[in-house]
Amino acid sequence: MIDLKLLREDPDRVRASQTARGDDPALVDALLAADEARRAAVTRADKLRAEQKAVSQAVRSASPEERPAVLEKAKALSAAVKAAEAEQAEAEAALRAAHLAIPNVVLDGVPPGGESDFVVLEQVGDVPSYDFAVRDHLDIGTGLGAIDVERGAKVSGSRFAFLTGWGALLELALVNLAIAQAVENGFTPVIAPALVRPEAMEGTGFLGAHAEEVYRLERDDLYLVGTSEVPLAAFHSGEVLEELPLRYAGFSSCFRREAGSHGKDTRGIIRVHQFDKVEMFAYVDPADAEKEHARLLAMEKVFLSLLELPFRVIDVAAGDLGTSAARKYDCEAWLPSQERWLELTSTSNCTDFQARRLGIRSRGANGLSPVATLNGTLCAVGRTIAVLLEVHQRADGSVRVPMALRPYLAGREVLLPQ
RNA sequence: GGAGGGCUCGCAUAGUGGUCGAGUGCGGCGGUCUUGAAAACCGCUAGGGGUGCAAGCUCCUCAAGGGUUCGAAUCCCUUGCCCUCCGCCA
Repeated sequence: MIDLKLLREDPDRVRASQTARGDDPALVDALLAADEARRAAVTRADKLRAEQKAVSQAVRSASPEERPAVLEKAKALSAAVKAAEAEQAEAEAALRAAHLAIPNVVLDGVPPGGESDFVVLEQVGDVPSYDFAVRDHLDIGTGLGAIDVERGAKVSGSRFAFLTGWGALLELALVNLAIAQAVENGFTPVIAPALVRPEAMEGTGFLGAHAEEVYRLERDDLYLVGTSEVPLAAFHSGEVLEELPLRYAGFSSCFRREAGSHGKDTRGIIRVHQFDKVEMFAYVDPADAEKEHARLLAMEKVFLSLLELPFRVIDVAAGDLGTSAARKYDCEAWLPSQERWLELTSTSNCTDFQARRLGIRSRGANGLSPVATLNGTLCAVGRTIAVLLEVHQRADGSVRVPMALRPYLAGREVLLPQ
């Protein structure tokens, strides 16, 4: 939720943000109107409540003769209060709806426009070339006995896969490497629940535009998380944080319905319904948010560099940001089989938007105020394995293990086909 | 799955229809005293909303939501969470 104070003081800034995102700036005026209507309703109801309280008190001290008259008046006021409160509730619900309709205000410098309007900030490493016909990760992975999509489909349906042998070991190695890096940098490792209650899902903003992406267990009214950002953000919901920053690295499975992506990335394990991920999450003072964002991005770059993967960093355009994000950087690694860049990690600065909704505050000079939250992928395991296999493949179908990963694979330097 | 018990101001508790947004203890903060510290003593110690330049005034919040009543922390209903016992599974 955006800051209503900012909205009142500088509605043009919010309108500009809407325009940059390709969203309707008229929603801003709808919100302003709803805000005013609510305040009017609150004032009316407050006045009546105050009067009612006074008359109710008077009932006690009234003499037997005046009592019936006072009681009469109290009853009338009681009814009036009830009506005013109903109006207030209505106005509050309308405000909430209008409030939720507006995504976070984008930061200065975010490129306006849609998915293709991103700006490339830098490229790390050269696009590799091969003196043999490259194979895609599924061919290589199948050859290594590392990936089994056929049985994945048999057991669970399309977009599911088994990681077997080296595939399973690679996952554990990647996760261990990521967690080790996170711990070294002061992040608290967390194993988070993958099932969460509606409030957690809602509070993190995933039931808005992303609602179709989310698995829901209707019988139990629980949701399967699409990223551990959800439990990590909800972790401190409703709390006053005495110490900032707080940094967590959550490891969990992630579930995505991939509704509307039929036919996209259907081969292999680039886009599946279930994968594991190590996700960074930080709670910081809003003044430090941009600095922290750079820090998370740096963590991602180090990790990809350790895997010896060439990648580029893009500044995602306003229209392609999530509801909660004010700015987002993606790291895209080179995918040799398709000769294109593929998003491997992503880090978002949600400023105080998410924290406001989740009620996460800290003590400042002028009382309590929402903190800033940021999230970033350290390692999305499935995709990372896919890219790793492709980039480090050799002509004979074997795969070179990057140096940093070897300690986590019992010193293994090369994975050989079976 | 069955049977009970609970949820109050950071923590522990008091409070069973009206001056209770709420007492006490602990903790925390500030002060007096002290060479310093401790002890003792004194004071302060929720959050949110409305209105106002401000001081202030005012409303809401005793797990959440509904209900009864002129009036609810207190009575009723629903939900959530926690705990105990039994059963079951690991």
